[in-house]
Amino acid sequence: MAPAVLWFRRDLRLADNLALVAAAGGGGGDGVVPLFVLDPALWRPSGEPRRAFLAGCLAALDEDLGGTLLVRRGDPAQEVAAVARHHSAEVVYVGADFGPYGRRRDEAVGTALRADGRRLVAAGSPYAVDPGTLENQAGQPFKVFTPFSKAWTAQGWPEPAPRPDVRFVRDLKGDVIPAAPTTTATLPAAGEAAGRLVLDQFLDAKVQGYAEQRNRPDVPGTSRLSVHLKYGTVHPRTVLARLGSSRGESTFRKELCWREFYADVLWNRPETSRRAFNPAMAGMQVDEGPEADRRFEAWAEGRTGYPLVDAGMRQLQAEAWVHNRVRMIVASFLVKDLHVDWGRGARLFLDRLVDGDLASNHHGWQWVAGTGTDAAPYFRIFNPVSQSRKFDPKGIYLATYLPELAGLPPDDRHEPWRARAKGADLGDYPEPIVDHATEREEALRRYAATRAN
DNA sequence: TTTTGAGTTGTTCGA
DNA sequence: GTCGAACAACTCAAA
Repeated sequence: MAPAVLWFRRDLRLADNLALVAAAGGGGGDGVVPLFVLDPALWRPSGEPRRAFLAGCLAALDEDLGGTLLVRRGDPAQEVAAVARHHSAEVVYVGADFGPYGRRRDEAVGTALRADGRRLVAAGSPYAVDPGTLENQAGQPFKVFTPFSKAWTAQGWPEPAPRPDVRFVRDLKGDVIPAAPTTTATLPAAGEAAGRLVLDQFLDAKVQGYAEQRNRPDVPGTSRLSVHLKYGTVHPRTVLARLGSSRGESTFRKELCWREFYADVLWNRPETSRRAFNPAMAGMQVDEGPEADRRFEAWAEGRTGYPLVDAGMRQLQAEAWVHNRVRMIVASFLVKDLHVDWGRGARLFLDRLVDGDLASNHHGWQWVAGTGTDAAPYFRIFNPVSQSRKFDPKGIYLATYLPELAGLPPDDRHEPWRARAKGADLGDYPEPIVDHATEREEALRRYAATRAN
């Protein structure tokens, strides 16, 4: 008998891993060959935080596998086929990938394997309910979150799968596990054990207050699980099995459902990673050219003169992560105050975030921009000052990321231009690059013009 | 087929 | 300071 190959992608764990369970059952009696392929199409000179986290996950996985993880660098179709051929493995097991690139890649790998008389078998996915599974009574994909969430809950999901007892084998020489690229951001600990710890801490200390605390960037009230869900060091099934029915737990379950909703939307409409989900909104007037570029740069560097926006963008640089509410606020500012196309902001987020996920990121941006599913009403425009006062009342988050403002009395941090007018020294902290009230009116005008067409 | 109810996350204004 | 209404109309989902 021949061993089975288990090709890891974004499921870098051994617990609750359906592809591993399937590999153990199919040929795994003769061992499982754990493989990871460094795909040059994904391992590019950008997205340093994500690559650094991935490198950490691979090192941790290799350790959990007793040093047997086989890493190969190259085209997945060639590398996977070569490894399967070497081991005479009939089947290569994977967790399904539902992203636009992953679909094409897996198609090519499956073709290469079949040409060799072998098969690519998908078992499980990064989701509790696979994208493309749920449809409304008309047989169509859902376009609105709430009906989707009802169907999602009704569909249910299996209990977490126990880790099977298999022998991992490796006799091929591979490439070394890549070193983490240098990044100035302080990143979370990588790997399955780190993910389990984050989940334990969330359930022990934070989930009961989650419904209220999750909106507060000044307190650690969110789960911090996004990066682990992205790389599969924690599976949502594992999380869902541990959630009860309290208010905080129900609120968090809904957030997990949003992740699955957006994955489903992207599966059904893969072109929406580049284009508006709602074509009627694609014609919105956006600013381009040197002045728009300067404003985009100021936004990206955290130098807009609006403290909550700048604090968010500097948190992005410092930690490769931003609190969810602040993500909405900085996104709203770029799209509605600076009138820049949502795609530019979405791409920058994906490049800089350690938890950057195409479906959640781009559809979150589309929601803010009003081009997506359940689009925000056009008149819903975040006021960066009132959001700051409401969700960071003592200016603690502002002071953490904006040292120029840390010396101000807490209340003055929300509107530093007032403190400066009174003579306070803010160093080189900029004046607001635009006037929010003016740009809000401009955004409303553009939405009205789009609707009229 | 037609109808009905509903739709993540907000802001402003005026009483 | 607090509260409710207005902001517009459209699409989706389901009965």
